[in-house]
Amino acid sequence: MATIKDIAHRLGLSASTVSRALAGHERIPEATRERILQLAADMGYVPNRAAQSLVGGRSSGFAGLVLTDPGYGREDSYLGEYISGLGDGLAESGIDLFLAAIPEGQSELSVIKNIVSTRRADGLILGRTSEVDPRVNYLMQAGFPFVTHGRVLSDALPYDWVDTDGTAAFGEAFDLLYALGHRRFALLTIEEPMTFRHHRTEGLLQAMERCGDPGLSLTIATTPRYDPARRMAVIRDLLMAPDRPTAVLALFDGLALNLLQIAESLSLSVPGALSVIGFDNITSAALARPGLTTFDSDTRASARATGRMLVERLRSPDADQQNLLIRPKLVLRASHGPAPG
Amino acid sequence: MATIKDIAHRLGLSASTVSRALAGHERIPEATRERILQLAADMGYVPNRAAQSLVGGRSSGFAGLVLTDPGYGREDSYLGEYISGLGDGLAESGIDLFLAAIPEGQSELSVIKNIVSTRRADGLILGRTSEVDPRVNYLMQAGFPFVTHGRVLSDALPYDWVDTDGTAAFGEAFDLLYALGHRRFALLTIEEPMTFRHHRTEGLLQAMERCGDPGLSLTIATTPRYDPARRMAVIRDLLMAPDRPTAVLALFDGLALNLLQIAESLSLSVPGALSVIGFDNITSAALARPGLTTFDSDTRASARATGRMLVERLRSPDADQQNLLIRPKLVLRASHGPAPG
DNA sequence: GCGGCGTGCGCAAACGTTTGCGCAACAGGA
DNA sequence: TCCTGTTGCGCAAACGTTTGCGCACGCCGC
Repeated sequence: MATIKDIAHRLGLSASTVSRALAGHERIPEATRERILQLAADMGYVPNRAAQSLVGGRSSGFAGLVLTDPGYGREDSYLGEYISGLGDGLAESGIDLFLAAIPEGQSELSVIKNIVSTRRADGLILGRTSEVDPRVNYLMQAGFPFVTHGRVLSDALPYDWVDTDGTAAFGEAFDLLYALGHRRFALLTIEEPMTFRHHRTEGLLQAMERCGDPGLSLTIATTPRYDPARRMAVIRDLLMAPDRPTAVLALFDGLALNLLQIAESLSLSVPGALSVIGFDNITSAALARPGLTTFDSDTRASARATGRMLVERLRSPDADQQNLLIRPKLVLRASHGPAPG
Repeated sequence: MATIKDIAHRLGLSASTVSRALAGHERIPEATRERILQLAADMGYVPNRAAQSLVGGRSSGFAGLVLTDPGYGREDSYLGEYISGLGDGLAESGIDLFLAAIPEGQSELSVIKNIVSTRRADGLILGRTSEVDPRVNYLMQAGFPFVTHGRVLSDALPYDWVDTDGTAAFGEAFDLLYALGHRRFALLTIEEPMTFRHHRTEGLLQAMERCGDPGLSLTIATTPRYDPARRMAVIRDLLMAPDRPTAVLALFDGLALNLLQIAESLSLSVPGALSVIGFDNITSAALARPGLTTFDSDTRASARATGRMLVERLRSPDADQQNLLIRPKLVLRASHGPAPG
């Protein structure tokens, strides 16, 4: 492997000059710079990251992604797509992606702290943001570059994020179902205070308020996270209630699919007796019977955007925050229809 | 961050001694070693990888995974599970996973060569092995540590791999279907010479030969990779042939699902007129109608094993090769049944 | 002719670790 | 007493890069 010294030697210069030329410093005349760049390219010079990293604790050349809980993305293609997208977004700038798993008995935050203090990565990507996220707080206070996919609730925090517009989506879903005659609504949601839960819920509530129809009703069914049996029980209760809703918005496709399953077991026709709309458009949504109407948030594209955003942040640490709110597209399938009766 | 020097200073020793003690060298008395280890733990010492990496080109602390073609794992949860599993297997030993995407216009092999020469990773993990795999040849000749998930065809090459036993599985599938009265078989396969194709095919052929029934027939339908339309056409031709098979083994679930879809469009009842068995047990397999009978290869577990195997290889570079052949479990669902007639 | 300034570049230290070489002290054998 | 070996440890170089400091030279203005 060619080093800076090799280049310097071949050109009769010193390593310092070569280093400065490559870094685009001033006080190096353009002509010299040209020669150096040319030779560097010819010799296939690629800087030794370890050395760079050693000198200033800078530039490991890695962006880090901490793999959260084991179950995350396991059921569908989410994680795979997300990672591919991130890889794309970063690769364009020669940054590699590094994944940290959480060892037994450690917390995600401790893993993050470790990465920050050892500088194993130049920047981090955070997924699954919750309304109040200690990771975001820590990283901001540490002044460590990061981008989140999803937001925290407080708009006051200036950091970079990419998110999908769940508010708009759930508003759109409501409007669609309302126009189809539905009046008794349910929201199938989760216990955890994830920010996306907040925004999607808000979207639905706001749309209902905008609508102003006094005949509207809304049931909120909250399912636990780690207990599939209880989750199913909650859904069953919802569907067997006397004032059963005719339209259900599920916080994400996994829930919607569960609901479809139970509806079938109860011989509840979808969309005849019940309309269901999900969110995410996971692979299985298309395969379900009936095909699930849902929102496509194009995981891959937003992951790519996230990667690129981090690249820009690393390039200019003091630039203003960047935020990108992606409007998901409604995918009309067969799980929604006119209200019964 | 505490450094070796800090420890040395506090103990009135030199950095050399501390380094040797931590590395478990001989000629450092046990008592001294104890003291050093103790203090290192107290101070929360963690070695600076960049420095380690710099000195000998050794130990970047990363295992590399090259993300192959963009479509890989996109349709299902495979990549996500695989990565989670790998992360687990590696995290136990404090090794992080580094993902390299393939930049536009570069080949996977060139990316690998780059990693090897820059030592960005200590070892590599290879997926999607083909019968003759240039990556394996290159890495063996370069003497670079790696583990493959899947094998190459030649048994003569001493390297570490984890694989699922497709031969046994397809034999088992045949036996099951034969016992159900099926005689006209088809194998739905792909053009690419992946090693798993070879083994699964062999499994079927061997089982047929073992069986020895002269009334057996086998059609092999080969589908192209990048052309969904032609893939569908091939499957359609298979199902519309006059001597249509009554039992189809699909090389993997994706193909089986395609087949299910076409069977439905042809009003061919599954499993009434046609039995189908897949391989992999992707999430969608359970959701398909009818539920797809398939083999579960526990991606996550084999990925974890792969990670651990690489860890051991890195620890003892000269140990004998390790190979692990995992027997996938048959998941009985509703896509198979007695032969018609 | 001199002071001052800008330009182009090199010297050397520093980052944290590993490792070959070697030194001092001591033990054991003859 | 001297020689030889062993034990316990330190010195210093090396890995490749960045960067503060400063030197030498030429030019300009006075």
